[in-house]
Amino acid sequence: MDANTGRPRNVTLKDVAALAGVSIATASKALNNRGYVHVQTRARVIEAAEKVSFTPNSLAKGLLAGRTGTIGLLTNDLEGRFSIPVLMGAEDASGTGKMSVLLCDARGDAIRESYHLQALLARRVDGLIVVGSSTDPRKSLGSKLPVPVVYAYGPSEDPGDLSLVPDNIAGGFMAVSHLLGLGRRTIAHITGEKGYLAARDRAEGALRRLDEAGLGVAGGEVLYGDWSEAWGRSATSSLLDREPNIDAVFCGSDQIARGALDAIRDRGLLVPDDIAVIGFDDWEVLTTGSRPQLSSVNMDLEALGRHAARKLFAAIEGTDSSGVEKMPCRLVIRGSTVRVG
Amino acid sequence: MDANTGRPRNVTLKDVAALAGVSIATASKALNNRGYVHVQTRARVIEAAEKVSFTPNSLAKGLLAGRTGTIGLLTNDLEGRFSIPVLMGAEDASGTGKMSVLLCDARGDAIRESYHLQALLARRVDGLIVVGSSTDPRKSLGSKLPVPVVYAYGPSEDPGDLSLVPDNIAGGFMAVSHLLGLGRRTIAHITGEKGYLAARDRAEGALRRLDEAGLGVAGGEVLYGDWSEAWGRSATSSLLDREPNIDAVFCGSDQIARGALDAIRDRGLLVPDDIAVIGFDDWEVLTTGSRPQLSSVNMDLEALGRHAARKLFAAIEGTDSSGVEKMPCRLVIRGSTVRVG
DNA sequence: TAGAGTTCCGAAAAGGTTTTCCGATTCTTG
DNA sequence: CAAGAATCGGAAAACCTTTTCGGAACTCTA
Repeated sequence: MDANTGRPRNVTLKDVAALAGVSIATASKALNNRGYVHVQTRARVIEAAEKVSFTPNSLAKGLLAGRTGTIGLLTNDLEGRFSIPVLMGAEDASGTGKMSVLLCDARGDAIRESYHLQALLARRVDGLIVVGSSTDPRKSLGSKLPVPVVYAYGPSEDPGDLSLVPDNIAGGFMAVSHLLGLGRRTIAHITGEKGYLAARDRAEGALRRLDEAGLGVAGGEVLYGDWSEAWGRSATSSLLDREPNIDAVFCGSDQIARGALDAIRDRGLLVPDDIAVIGFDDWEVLTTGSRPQLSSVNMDLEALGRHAARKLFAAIEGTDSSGVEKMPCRLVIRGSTVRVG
Repeated sequence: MDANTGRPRNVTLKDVAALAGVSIATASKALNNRGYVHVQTRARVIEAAEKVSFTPNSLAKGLLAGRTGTIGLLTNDLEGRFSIPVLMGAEDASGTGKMSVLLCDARGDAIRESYHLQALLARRVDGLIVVGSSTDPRKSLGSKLPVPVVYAYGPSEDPGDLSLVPDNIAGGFMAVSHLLGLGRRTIAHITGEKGYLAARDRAEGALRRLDEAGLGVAGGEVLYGDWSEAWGRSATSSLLDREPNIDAVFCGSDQIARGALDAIRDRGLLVPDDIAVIGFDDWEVLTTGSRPQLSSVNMDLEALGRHAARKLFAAIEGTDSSGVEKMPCRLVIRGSTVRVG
């Protein structure tokens, strides 16, 4: 018990050793099953350790081993849409409590990012995962860092770094494949800002699949706008004015898809009977609340996070890789493309 | 450069000292502005440190100082709805890079939580913030921990702990006040599961305010259900069947409110002209996408997080407090209660 | 019984930093 | 010029753990 704070003092190996009547070295060996230590002595030490609930100081261990069992997660993704699944995946990949994660949000500010980076390196993290806020390539942290880095979601500009990104092209391809499989032939694509690589990639995949089917995109072109429900509504509405025979809409995000559903409903048309709608992101709060529930493309960020963590651990062990790896998306089918019940 | 990994070795104070031609002690003093060291010597040391981009090893520092500059954030809140704002607030309160946060998600599993707790204590965090997934009280981590703990969002069962929770009663009160201020008199309340304290508290605040105005809740009772859009739709729909003269609906969550907006729209009624709707949570993706945009009560979790961090830092410094502190909510007015130009 | 082999335990170093203490130099003053 | 004060730099301890190395005690064999 510490006199100043009234809180119990952290117990050290020395305390355990004293209680068990052995030296510090013996206590350490007893607890770690290392070297020769008499079975009775070991039992005595373990009992003593449990009695005072000894927890070895990771700092000291890390200092000695040159490994801290800590990784840094550096993100720019304010609301945590992307970082949290990645964090979860990383935690899964290592086993609970084995590896700890220091989470820093740079909030899109380079200065703040470099401060955080500094702090993480000072804490001697074993490695870093950098999560982007979009799939557009970002500046590399550089190759002269003392620890390995994996870029997740948003890739690094430097091909010498290892980046894991969702395969948006395949995602768009997959969404349109699904619609074609349902017999739809007049398929429009409404998506977000053209400045986003994610938007362009999803469109590319969609167009490629349409092309394979000998079709063009309904409405004559991909409709770029912003990532909002309002855009989804207005784009869908004016699209239906121009092309009343549309039978499917692939939306670049679930928000846009929600807007599309609303606009279609306003016309008195039925989803999916008259028009099938599919979104992108599979953001649960949006997809399961709508009428009907929204089919969507899930980027499986948790799997991406797991993979990122595994790659990072491998790099920490010495076998690092580089280049951009595209991770597959997953189709989640709900009532907006296939009538249920 | 480390021969094994090809990555630069971490540079230590010894390297700096050698480069500057001084002892380790002098180098330390020079860099920390401590003790007597000649101005030229200091300059030489600083130059050397910059040249090799020296970063002091936080582990060593922490080991010595008994302070790591790290806090643990222990959460059960899967999607990070609540933890992320709290994390941001905590980061704000300490200044970027000064304090680092170890984030652990126990996913509602007590075993996992205790593992994480163990790991955090082993890493010698200076303090802990525990974020609940609901405002229902949770088991205390106990008072015999070697570090201070602050409970955020979900309070501890033990009044000896310090808990910071959003003031849901005041939030409900505030929402109804707003509606009354708009001249509405027939106000219904549709909310989530009665098992949630948050739902009961918001209802209590609403009823209290109605009572002050000499009114009862429209429909005769608070409508408990679940936190979904579907419930919002069905509850609103049947409510309008029974009580067609409703002029406002206070919803216990933004999802429920979205459902209410849809149901009202389906009837051909106008929001806010015929019926005003206000939600709770101010979840941006839901409030700004709707037609019209949704007024809501914001729990200001970032402020709560800042406050939690400040309280934690105070406790670390030795002045800890206890009890449950209720943090005020904030009204965010949008088009669903007040028609905008 | 001597020697060899086993089994057990402890002293000490290492990891990187800060801080205290002390010796050494320079400067001031009588 | 000598004594004292002021200024500077370095040695060493401390934080806590793991690991290596060597010493001590014991058992077994010849």
